[in-house]
Amino acid sequence: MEIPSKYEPGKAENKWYKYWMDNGFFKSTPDEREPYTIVIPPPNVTGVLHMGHMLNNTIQDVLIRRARMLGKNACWVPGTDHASIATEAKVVAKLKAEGIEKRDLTREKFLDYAWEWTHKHGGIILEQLKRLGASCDWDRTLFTMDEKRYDSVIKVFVDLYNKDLIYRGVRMVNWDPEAMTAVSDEEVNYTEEKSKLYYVRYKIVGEEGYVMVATTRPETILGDTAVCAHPDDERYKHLKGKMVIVPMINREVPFIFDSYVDPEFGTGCLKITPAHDINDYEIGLRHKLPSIDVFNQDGSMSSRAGLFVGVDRFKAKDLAETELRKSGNLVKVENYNNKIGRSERTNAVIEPRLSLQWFLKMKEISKPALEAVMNGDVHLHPAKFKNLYRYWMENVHDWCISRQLWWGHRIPAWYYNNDDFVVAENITQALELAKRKSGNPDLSENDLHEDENVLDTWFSSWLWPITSFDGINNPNNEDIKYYYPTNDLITAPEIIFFWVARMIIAGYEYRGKKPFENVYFTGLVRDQQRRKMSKSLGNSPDPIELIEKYGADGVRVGMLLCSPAGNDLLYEDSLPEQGRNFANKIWNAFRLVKTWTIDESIDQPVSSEVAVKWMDEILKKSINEIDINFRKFRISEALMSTYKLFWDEFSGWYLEIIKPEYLKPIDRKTFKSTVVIFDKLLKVIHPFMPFITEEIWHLISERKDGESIMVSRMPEIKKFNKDLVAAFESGKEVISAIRTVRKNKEIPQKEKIGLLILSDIKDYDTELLPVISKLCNIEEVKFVSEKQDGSTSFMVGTTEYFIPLTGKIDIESEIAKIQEDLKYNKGFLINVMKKLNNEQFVSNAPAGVLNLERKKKSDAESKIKSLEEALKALQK
RNA sequence: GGGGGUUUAGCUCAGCUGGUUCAGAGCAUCUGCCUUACAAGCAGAGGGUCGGGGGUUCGAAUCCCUCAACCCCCA
Repeated sequence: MEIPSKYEPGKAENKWYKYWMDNGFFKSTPDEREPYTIVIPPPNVTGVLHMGHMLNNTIQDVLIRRARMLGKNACWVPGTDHASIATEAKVVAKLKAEGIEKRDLTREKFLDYAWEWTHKHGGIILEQLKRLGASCDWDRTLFTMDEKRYDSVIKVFVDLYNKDLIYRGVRMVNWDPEAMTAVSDEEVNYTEEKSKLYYVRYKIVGEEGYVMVATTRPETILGDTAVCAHPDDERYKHLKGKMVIVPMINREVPFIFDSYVDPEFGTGCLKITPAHDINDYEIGLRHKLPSIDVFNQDGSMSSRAGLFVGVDRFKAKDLAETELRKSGNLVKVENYNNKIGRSERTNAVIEPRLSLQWFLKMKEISKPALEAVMNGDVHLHPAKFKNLYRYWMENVHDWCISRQLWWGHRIPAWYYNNDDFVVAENITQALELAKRKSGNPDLSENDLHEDENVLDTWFSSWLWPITSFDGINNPNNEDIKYYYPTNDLITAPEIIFFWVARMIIAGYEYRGKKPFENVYFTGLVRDQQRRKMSKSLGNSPDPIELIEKYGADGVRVGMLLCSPAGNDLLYEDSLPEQGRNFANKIWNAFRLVKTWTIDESIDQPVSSEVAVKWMDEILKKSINEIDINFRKFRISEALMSTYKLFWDEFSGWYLEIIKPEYLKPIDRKTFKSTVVIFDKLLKVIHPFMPFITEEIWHLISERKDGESIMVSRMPEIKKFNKDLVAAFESGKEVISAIRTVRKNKEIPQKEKIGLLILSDIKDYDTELLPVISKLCNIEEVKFVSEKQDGSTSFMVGTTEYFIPLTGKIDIESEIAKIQEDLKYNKGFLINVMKKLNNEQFVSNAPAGVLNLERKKKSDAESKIKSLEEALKALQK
């Protein structure tokens, strides 16, 4: 049967993924083996697969497949995140497009729509991950809002409340007027934007004249409750104790002094709007100022503003400008750039707003988590993130955990009377509590009103490693005892605080143990201009199309080759192309081996025997390197070792040595060894390229139904023979040198040549000679005791080699070549001598270094000697 | 404004606690080859005063200081 010369990934991928699923190879249940566990960073339920997921999940799959082949009980738990604000925003937008406004819906009706959306889109990413080869235990697929996860979150909230770690308080929060919810500091992006600086005058009460204030937000003037200057500012000292009149609404407010004010900025005089600026709010607290909230939840002007009521805040800004101009209180307007915060989700300009929110006290609860990373209980890779982590944890703020949304875990607090409330897992328990607390046994469920808010999404995902095994509801179940703590977490550095730190905190709080051993931070996938890949820029390739074009194996290799831990990956098509080429290389090596026929009557050639011996050693050496790289999470380097092992050592050297002449049979011994070696290579490659390795593994030997490379054992780590590897390396150099001679002298490979070695045969390691002879088509190797005329020469190490070349010697170029060599070696010797003549060096350098220098010296001297002799002979 | 990181071949990166032939890899480039496993290939080659300056040391890409550029985080 003819095997195509190009590997076709498509068919193999579908076939083997189905085979793995049908045989249940991805499944894991607790047993006596050592567990190896990864929980997936749950992608947004509404998302689609992007390049970041591809990178992240490739790494997870490589680790999980490798662990499985190392004999561990590997369990990769998949799942999705409800992503409350992102999903709610999408559902709202979708309904809007259908002419339905969220505010016209009941909470229940809205949630029906949201669930419908979730069921429709929820599985997309996970299905796409299958195309990549992800070996998740799909039977364990989770959702942050499925029943068990939901209950866990509620339980934890109640528990933390009862431990007095959760409280309710008024805070300045980042308000997203579009989503009508508070968002966390981390969800606000600040960028420099063009705006205007308005210079507005405020009339001073009881005297002639005005003070001038510079502001970027004239619409908030309506909420002003003071005007403020720096206490040392001479310009304003006379205003102590005075009142000023707020323009437009003519409210009298005090003129105050606070050292927060920067006298250099604007006029050195600041209007204070405690309800709408975090700094003003703090000044307000210090000076006991009232705060007037002039905005509604949707960013329109509230009735408290007294003017422009119901008008959107941006419109109100224009109206305020007109109004101020009309009254002559607007002195001038300057163009001005300032940092504007926008919501990561809706891109709406964030409004600092006072509101009643739920908070988690972070200071005490986060201590074990800080400790764990600092003392190395939890390893961050690369370790440079430790600093960042420490900085954040040492300055940790209370976590605002409430969101004014419907999609999410509803805060389990029930209000009664006016502002009294109880926190409980359900309404029945809440009622009991409320009766007790109020002393009113007649309270009924109808008197209770459940909190309208939901919890921040991260308040469910911070429990993920625990809830993945139902460890909150059922803290002593077999799964949690077996799989927790998990081993490795693969994620992006941008969520080190949102997620990673909080999981560690929750881990210690709820299991008394870290949630994972290692955290590996991948980089961001960027395009060639270093721009982050995003839908809006349209600079991201479609992962599924890539898989179709280059094969899943090719894409996986492409993603990994260029992404050392923590470094950004600059994507270009040449990456998966390189991966595809590698797959093709493997395919063709297989094709070669497959065509051979065995002839029982031939003995194994000595060259093949040597090659097999060497290949065994180089395999062991690479397996060692790969293991070390994996331990250090240097996955791209582990792949590179694998790549070179297969491409250079196996295909470039080994196969070339053992390859019989065209259509000639091979001896059984060599063939058998080759199949064994190939088998080992496939296993080493498998975690990186699961599909092609499975395909070839089944084609290269008879396999029973239900067998698979993915559940086979990785070749063991063994010591390798350094001497043999080194000897082979110098053999390669000889071969390379002979090839160069052939090329320079234009001697075709088919033409046999001779090789003379200036050495006593007793002093020469002859083991590699059969290999050299085969690859270089050498007719005869002879040992000689003096330099040869009519030959070209080269040196490898300290041994000189000659190739007789009747009539092909160009004396001039030979001389030039030797002179160049001589020059190099003499210069080198001078450098070495400089060191050795330096008394300080000789007395201070360690013995090893010294001996090395001495060896360098003698080697260089002997080389120079023989080069000089050769030169003399030629110049005769 | 505060903190952190990065700066090594055209590109992306290795280079551990300073010391193996005056710095390595992959990709890209250039030169030969369609040599019956593979042109998605083979055989070769070129390319870096390790961001600049200063210092410590017998010896620095590696340690210290300083300047510069870029990136990230926090305010």
